[in-house]
Amino acid sequence: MYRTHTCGELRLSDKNNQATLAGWVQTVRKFGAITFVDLRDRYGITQLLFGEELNKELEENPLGREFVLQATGTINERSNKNLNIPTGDIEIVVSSFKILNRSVTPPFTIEDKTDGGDDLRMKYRFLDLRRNAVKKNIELRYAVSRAARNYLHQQGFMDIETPFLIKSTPEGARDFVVPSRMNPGQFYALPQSPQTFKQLLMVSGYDRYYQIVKCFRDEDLRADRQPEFTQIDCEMAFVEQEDILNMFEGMIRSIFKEVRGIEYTESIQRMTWEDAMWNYGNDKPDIRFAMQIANLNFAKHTYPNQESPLGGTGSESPLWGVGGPFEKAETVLAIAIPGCSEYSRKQTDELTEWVRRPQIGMKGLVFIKVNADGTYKSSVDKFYNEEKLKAIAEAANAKAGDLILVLAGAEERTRKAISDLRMEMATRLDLRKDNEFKFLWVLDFPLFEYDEEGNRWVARHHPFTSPKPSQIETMINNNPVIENAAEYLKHPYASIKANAYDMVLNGNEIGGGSIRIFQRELQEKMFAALGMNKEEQLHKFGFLLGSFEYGAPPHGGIAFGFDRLCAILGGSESIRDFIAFPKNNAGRDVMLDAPASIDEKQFEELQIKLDLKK
RNA sequence: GGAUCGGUAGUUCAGUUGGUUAGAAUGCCGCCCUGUCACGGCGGAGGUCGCGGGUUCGAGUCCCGUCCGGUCCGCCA
Repeated sequence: MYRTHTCGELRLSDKNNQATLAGWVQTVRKFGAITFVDLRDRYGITQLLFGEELNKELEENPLGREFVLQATGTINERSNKNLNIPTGDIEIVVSSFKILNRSVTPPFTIEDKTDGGDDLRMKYRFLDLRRNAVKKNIELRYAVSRAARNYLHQQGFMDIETPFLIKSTPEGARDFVVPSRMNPGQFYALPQSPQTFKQLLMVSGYDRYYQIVKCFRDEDLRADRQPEFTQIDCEMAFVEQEDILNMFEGMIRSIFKEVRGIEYTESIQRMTWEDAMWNYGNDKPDIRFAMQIANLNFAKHTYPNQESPLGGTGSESPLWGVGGPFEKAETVLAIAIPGCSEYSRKQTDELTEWVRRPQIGMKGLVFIKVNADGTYKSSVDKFYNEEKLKAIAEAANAKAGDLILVLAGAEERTRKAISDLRMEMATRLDLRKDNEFKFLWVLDFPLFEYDEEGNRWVARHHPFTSPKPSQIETMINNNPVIENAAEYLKHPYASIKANAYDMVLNGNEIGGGSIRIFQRELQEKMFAALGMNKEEQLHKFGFLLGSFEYGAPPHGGIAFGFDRLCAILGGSESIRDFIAFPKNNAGRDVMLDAPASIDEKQFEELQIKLDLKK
């Protein structure tokens, strides 16, 4: 037997008993005749005391950091207690020990605040995982997984595995592909999600399915994006949107309660996609703070049902038709930053530089300071009198002491820029608190987006998403073909809304799903709208279309980004900290040094010859 | 595909306008120390300044290229 206890469990109540511990040497503190050793395992740290006798033995066989040590002795009450650790009242007075394995000096310190850089820690991830800070995240991940499984099991969901080696369907993201030796020249694709399989399971009658499952997308990475990532993937039959929203609000509440002890009792806000874009410039708004957008001017064709708070749009506006910096701008958006009217020239210049960065790409930034006495001071004083500035301030809902920031330009870019600026200012004003959680359902996404480059419709969510029931007729009765690309917004398809929903938490999309199409005719119409002819449809999705003819039930589902959910629960921006063995920015595993080339023999077996372009 | 920041001791970093032997902290090694827990004291070793080329009397420092890493835009149904 290697151990009788773990390094985290002994307490004063165990005093005078014998114990054998095994673990890693965290530190060695030598004092002439006696030596203290902190022994660490997954459960904690226990201090070992080596007396005079054993100390000689230690001098012949010195211990180093990360040696694997087994030690037996008596549990002793410490004369000097350490209040910082749970085992701090006791120590083991060692009577015998054995070095189970030695260690070379690790390249960085195995401490909460390590001296190792990111790259090095990734290369030696097996050591990094020993650190408490990382272990905590991995434990949190397991807790989230357990909480999700508990909830879904209680609700009657079945965990059913779906295959990883499937067929490539070049819609949406790029597939990772795997060559088949037994079928030379042919390739499997790794699933971007188990989408079609879970729908087939609904056809098969497994009316509540879930899986915590790896998905693969061969796209460029970010701090919150990995080429292989994990989803909590769910599907239900005989449900409407409302059923899904309720079921998975329940799951999220359950996870927050079990993992963080947070009772989230308030009802989860709902917002249409259009309102989100209109008020926040973004389809995943962070609603922990207000700072809503004032749409002073906007592209009327994009928001046909909206009106500027100033009345009129474009040249019709009483404000813009008079010359000045906004006269020719399609879109003019403003936000009021609370309490920042005292910003110095240096600070406003710095903000202007910020919006001019290529990532934001705006030409400039207009300021209007609403002074404490209610007067205005702006960077556009020579164009707009007090009355007009006041109108803008009222439209932006600004109070005395606020700083109004105005961006102008083309609709899409300006809206994205003001959204980025809103988030940036909130970060600077510390309005995005780690310990505050605001959930939001975003509903009624457009079913289609128009790809101007490819001159075709693409599915905004995915091609299996159903339109709002009231718009099925619109979809079936209209020809998707667009004669004049510039006029696509006038096409009936542009206004079709989907039965799709995203769950947003603090500005992050943590889950998304839809009610699916379950009739062959409508699914064929959808494929056709996306530019797929009958032959392609059968080749790529014949199995699904066929299944719909054998009694497919109405169904829908949702998938949560598991890694991201864990990161948010752990108060981190980066999902890498919550993945045991993550990839780097370039999709490489720096520990394995993968991907790598393969043996000539493997190429031969696959009957593949490399001929790299460039 | 693009932008941007970084690469100097095992590690994290500093390094002035281009100028003598490239520094600090920590880690490592040795000696001393019976109550430490960020132990302490004394001493020591440790560098192809990512790589290649250029400018210069002289390059860690300036220029060009390249490799590696971070962040972002495009992309991610």
